[in-house]
Amino acid sequence: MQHLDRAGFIELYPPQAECVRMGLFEGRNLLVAIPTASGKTLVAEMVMHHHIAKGGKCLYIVPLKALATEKFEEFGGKGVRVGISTGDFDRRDDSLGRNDIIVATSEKVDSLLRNNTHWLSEITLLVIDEVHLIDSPDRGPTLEMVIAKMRCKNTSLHLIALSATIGNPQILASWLDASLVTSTWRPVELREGVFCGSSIHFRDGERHINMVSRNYEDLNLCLDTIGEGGQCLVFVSSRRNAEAFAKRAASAIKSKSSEPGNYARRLESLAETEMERALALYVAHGAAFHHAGLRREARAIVEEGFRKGAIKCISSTPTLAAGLNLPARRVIIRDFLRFSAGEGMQPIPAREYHQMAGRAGRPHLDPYGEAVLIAKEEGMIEDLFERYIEAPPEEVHSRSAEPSALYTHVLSLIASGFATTLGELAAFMDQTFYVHEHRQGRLIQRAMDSALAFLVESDMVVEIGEHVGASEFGNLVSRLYIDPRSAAMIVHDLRVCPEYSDLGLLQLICSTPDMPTLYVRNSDMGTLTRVLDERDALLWIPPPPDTDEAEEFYRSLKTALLLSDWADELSDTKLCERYSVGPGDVFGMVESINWLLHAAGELSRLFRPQFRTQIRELEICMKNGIRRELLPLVRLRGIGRVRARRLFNLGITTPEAILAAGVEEITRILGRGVAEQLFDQLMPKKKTVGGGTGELPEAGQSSLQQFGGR
DNA sequence: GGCACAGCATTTTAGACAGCATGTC
DNA sequence: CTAAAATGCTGTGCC
Repeated sequence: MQHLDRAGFIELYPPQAECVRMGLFEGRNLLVAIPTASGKTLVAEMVMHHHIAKGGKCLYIVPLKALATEKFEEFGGKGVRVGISTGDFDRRDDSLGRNDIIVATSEKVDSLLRNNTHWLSEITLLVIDEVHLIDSPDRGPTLEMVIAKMRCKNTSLHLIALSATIGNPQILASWLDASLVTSTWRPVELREGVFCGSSIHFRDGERHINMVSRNYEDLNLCLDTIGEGGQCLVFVSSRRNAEAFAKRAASAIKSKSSEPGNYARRLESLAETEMERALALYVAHGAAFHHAGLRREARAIVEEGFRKGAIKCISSTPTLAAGLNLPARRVIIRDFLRFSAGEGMQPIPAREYHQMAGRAGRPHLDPYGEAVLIAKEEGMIEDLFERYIEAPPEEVHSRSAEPSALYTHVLSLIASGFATTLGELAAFMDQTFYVHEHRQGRLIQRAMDSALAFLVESDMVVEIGEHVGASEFGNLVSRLYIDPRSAAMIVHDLRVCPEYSDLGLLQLICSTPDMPTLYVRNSDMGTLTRVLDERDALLWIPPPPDTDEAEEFYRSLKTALLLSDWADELSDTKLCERYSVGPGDVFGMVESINWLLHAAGELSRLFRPQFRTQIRELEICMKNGIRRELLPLVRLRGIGRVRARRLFNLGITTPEAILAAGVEEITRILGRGVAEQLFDQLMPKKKTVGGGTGELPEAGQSSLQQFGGR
């Protein structure tokens, strides 16, 4: 890795040197729009170290949790204190501020801003990675607001924005008051071409490929690279395609070395579904697939196996396109069409192609990188060249005028004190990229008015003349970081429904715009209508008479049923089979419902306190994947869903019963270490004589009220 | 009557941010 | 109001 030299900056890549020339160290804001893998991270690192040396503090914003982890590890261990803050990890907010560099996702920063995190005003340098994502319809507005809020909070903030190459960098740069650095330079030569027939067509010639497999052209492309001693990344459009390709590749590679064995074994021992066992099998042969149905551990093993060279080929959905830095000698973009709801098969954007193609060629390891598209017929070759390889980079535009984006951001601006009057609200919006782009923001003004009207009507915001302020409800919603529309839905049904039901609450939350829902298959309808019939009394939302809305209704119902089964201790294997999803999907669903269940619990405190305890209980059940009967047991440290179930089935259903059973019995069931830990908890310090039903220390009190506290 | 299979109809389709408070097998 | 591929279904032909 290159390093900053006292005497000057030797061995900088040309775009990096350009950044220095443009005033990187003089506090100039910079928009660095250069290709993937051309050294953006080092630019950020150099300027961060510069700030730290002057006593400054840096915030590094990334779009993905996986990216946050990667950067956190990359920045650490160089004499600086690095912290990470995402929905997954949090180094306790106050101590987080003690770090020199904090890596966080954009949503997390927004959340920290809403919760008045004091150290945010100490930030002197803001680095925004992948700033072109400001163009993303669902998450772009958040990034835009975070940038605007941070600049509003600290007017002398130094800003470094890193971006893929984009078509209109000037306007983004001028919004950021930044100088622009662009370049097409890459550290490894990148050759881009289209495969057709039996050769790859480049602009300056052709490259013949040995056709080993008659039936599968794409496989030949892959085997060619492996035969040459390289690795191959294949991007496809669906999970099924990814799995099918890996299967074919595995049988074709027939890896001779036993190198992948270790990874295959690790995957095998993790496997709980057919899909995961298949993966382990393919990996044993040096091939793998990668998609979001896999749990994170499995994905991590695949990534590591590839990085270490044991896995020769990964076929992947877009999971790998945007996320980690995982370069390969040859990248095959096999499917350039992808299904999009309501629009059929759509060509992927050129930027996404470039992102995938940019993965080709590992610096210092590969002699070159090759990105290959596949054409079905000769006539398509030219089209693919024009559409992708030679396509000008796409422009980015603000998405903040999307009405659905503004509910949460208008509320947040009012609740966190960025605006106390309508005038201040408008003035703040004038600082957004949207208004910068459009001069006057008629569209955004209209969207804001309707968002504000909604917030006032649902009692989250109070409007008195020119003044606006958030109610207690509004403040809570802003801090919980949920969509105000979700909050309004939850509160409405919480108030209206006659009596509490787990399934009803899950159904309600799953109907919320914050909750991702499962796809409803035709074959699911039988089960769903039966549930509708049999458990009708438990549901909070009736089926819509209108068939247009029916799909959404059934999607949320199906999702609620999955989560209900999860909390009914159905095994991962069964769950995945019944709902035809992967373990990774289940994890994602559970993660989302836990977040929203927590929010629902907080909201119930304000609007239906009688439900509070039951919601808290469901939250704990959902977190652990357990039935209510195990609640007293999982409260103990060292007891999770498995151990609690084992104890319960042996008749030991409470902490009192554990004491009564005695150390020997528990040791027999759970092993020595766990048993000792349990009795330490239940009998602090002094030994209770005789065990039995004697009174318990407070920690052991088992009753439902312990979950209802506060 | 039972089975194999051609040919047509139907089904299905990527990803991943957020709260809270720390420890499962 | 899009497309490709896998799966499901029906009907035919054969033994």
